[in-house]
Amino acid sequence: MGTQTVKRNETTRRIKGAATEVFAEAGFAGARVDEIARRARVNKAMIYYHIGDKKALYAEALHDVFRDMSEGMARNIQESQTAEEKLKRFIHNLAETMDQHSYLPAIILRELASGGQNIPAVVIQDFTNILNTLTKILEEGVDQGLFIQTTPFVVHMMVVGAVNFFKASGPIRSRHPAFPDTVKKLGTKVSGEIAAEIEKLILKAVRK
Amino acid sequence: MGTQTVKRNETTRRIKGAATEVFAEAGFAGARVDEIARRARVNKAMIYYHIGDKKALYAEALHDVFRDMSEGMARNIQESQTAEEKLKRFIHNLAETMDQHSYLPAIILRELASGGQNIPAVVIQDFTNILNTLTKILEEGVDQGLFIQTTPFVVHMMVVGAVNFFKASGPIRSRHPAFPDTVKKLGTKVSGEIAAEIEKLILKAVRK
Amino acid sequence: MGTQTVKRNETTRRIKGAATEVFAEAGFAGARVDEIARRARVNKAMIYYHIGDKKALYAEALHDVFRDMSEGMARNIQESQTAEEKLKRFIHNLAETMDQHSYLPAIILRELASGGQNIPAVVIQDFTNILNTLTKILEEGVDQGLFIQTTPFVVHMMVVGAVNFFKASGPIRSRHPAFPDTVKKLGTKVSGEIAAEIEKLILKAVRK
Amino acid sequence: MGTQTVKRNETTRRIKGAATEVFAEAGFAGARVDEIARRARVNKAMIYYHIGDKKALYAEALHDVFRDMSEGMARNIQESQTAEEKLKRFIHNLAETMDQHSYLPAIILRELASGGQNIPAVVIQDFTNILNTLTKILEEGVDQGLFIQTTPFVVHMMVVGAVNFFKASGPIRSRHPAFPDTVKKLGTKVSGEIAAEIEKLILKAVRK
DNA sequence: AATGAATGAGAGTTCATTCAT
DNA sequence: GATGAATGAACTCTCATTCAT
Repeated sequence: MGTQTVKRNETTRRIKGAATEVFAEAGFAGARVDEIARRARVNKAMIYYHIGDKKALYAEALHDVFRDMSEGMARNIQESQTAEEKLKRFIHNLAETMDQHSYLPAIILRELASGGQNIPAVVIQDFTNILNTLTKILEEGVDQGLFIQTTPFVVHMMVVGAVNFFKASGPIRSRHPAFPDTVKKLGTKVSGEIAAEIEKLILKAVRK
Repeated sequence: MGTQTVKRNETTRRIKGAATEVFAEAGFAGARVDEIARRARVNKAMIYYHIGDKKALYAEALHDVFRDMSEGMARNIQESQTAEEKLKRFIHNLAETMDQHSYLPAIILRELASGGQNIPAVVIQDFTNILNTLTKILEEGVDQGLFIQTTPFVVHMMVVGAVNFFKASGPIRSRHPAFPDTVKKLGTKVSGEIAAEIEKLILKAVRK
Repeated sequence: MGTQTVKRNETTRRIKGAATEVFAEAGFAGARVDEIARRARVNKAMIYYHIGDKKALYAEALHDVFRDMSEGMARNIQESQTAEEKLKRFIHNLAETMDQHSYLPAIILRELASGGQNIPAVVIQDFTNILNTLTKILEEGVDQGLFIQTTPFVVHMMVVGAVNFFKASGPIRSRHPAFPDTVKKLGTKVSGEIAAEIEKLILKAVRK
Repeated sequence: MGTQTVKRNETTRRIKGAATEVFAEAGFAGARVDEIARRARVNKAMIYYHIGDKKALYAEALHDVFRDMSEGMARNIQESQTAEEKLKRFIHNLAETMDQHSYLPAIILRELASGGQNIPAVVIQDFTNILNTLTKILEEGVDQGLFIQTTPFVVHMMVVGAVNFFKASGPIRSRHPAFPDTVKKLGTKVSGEIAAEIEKLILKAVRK
């Protein structure tokens, strides 16, 4: 039975992994169940046996991914003391997450674009958790006399928007000659220099 | 013959309008040619007769949309003098464009998500034009001793990312109870207060 | 437009005809939409275009068939005077209908077997109409002092059961050597001698 | 080893029982092997191990059922003396069998409807045995000067048709409001009053 | 230009059957 | 004997595209 369970876990893991990839590349409607099965090296019927139909598969894959993200984020922030330090951590953690799971920006963008029609409630929770984390940091900063008064949600949009747009625009930037060299030189990694620049700008914007 | 041409124009206009709507709502793969024909009140075969296949239709619709956008942007910026004034204009113009053509954010997000596979080169040009506009404003500001040194592309991502994320997240925010009231009160319009907040933050970030 | 309509009618007619055949042979679950399309010499998608899904197709086919049956029955009975004459007509008309539409017994048997799960209400009406017709004949006979008191529904089951069982058992009888020659000689036609025998027995049973 | 055999018997018995149920409800094509396994509380692969594929399972189930039926019938008839008494026994025995094994009418109807494609030869034998039993009774009656000359097969169809139609139509009658109350009051049991009515009519029909 | 009908290539899903343990 | 997992061939239904009129 132990073996069975291992096998099952291994199979569902492969399925969800492949699903995440394909959904990120093609979106829900564009994704093909055949393609997911192919990449998971699994018979297509196994997807229905282990998980369910395409919608259920999408929900499962999203949930896995965003749970990881919000949990990692929360864990990371707690380690620092000052609001400024926390804000920096927030930005860098976000950037690193997106570099490590490079399919995430595409999924996020697509879900926003479709008005979140396919997002399970549980994933929305993950989003608001992240938003709340940032909001608290900013309020803390205000209380400590370090930050100016802002609309936290707008700051959130700036940070998250910048990171995701940067990541998601990578392929276009590198493929199209129309983009200037200064842009091309930036590469596709967001953690590191880009995150540092975002950090610099955001901190300058909110600091008293 | 004049009548014919008028009729033709009217028909293609209706088709492209409907296509823009449907593509914005459902994405390329999710859009149905039948649905586009229905909304355009046109026989499905007419789409193929006047415009071509689904891909061609998508390209046409995108082109119309982004040409308008970049033209409007360019026209607007030139009117102001100082770099700071121009930067404000840039932000507000972008916000207004997105409010007026509310399908744009969804399309932009989706195209980014798919690595711009369907974007015609001409549209990429429109994008880089906008980027260049902002870059020049920022350089101008530096030259005039008003702005600090920044990576213009990152500033661009912050502005464009914030505006588009704000707009695109509207439906999710208003639908889901998980979002706090302070967020819900922001509404779905980006021009006006939201744009003012973005302007405030961006200017504070880049100002010397 | 006249031509279009003719074409449409012709196509839907062929589809329903083929559907009736295939459903009669294989039942709802056993019928294949591909097979129906093949026999109707029609592209499979046309079935969905003109009529709808498999269930809708089944309902349509059944309705066509049973409406014809009950209408023909009612029309035929009215022409005769005495209860005895009407009862004879009833039996013979039933027999002839089943000979002319030889797929009917199979469909009736199958629907009974499945508890009428797929029968549209409208078809049930057709059934009760026929039952009422027979009931009235028997009551009339009692009133006129010609028939004994009976349970009309049981008489109905005997007549309808006999005719349908005879017809439906035709293929088995002629295929299997185990049936005695006296049975094989009866053939597969129910109108004619078989109906006459049923008539003889039923009349002897109910006559005073 | 004895235990093994008992276990085996128990398992195959459960499988066949479940199969009979499911085939009666849904027919061959509509029946799901998964469902049969579920109802038999048995792993699906066990069905293949113990019995064979779906067709073999169907044949086995049918055979069990009809062997019981024909054996019980034969046993019962022999006990009586006069042709009239035997004919009564025949009818009542048939009715009781159908009440006790209420899945039988559905199976019989379906097999007739499909032209007996799945009936094993051995089951056909059972059928003809029953038919021969009735035929002999009727001939005996003629020889003894009690019955008129009839076509025994037609009498057979009347009896068997009436009983099976009555039983099989039970669910439809009780479910649909279109049936008159006099019909609804008859209930779903065929042995007892309904059988008595059939007996009365058949005897009146064949008696000299 | 316009229309309704037609086509064919998939897409998602189900299911009988088999395998490995 | 028994189990959960796996397989592959259908099957229903959809959709972009084209045809005939």
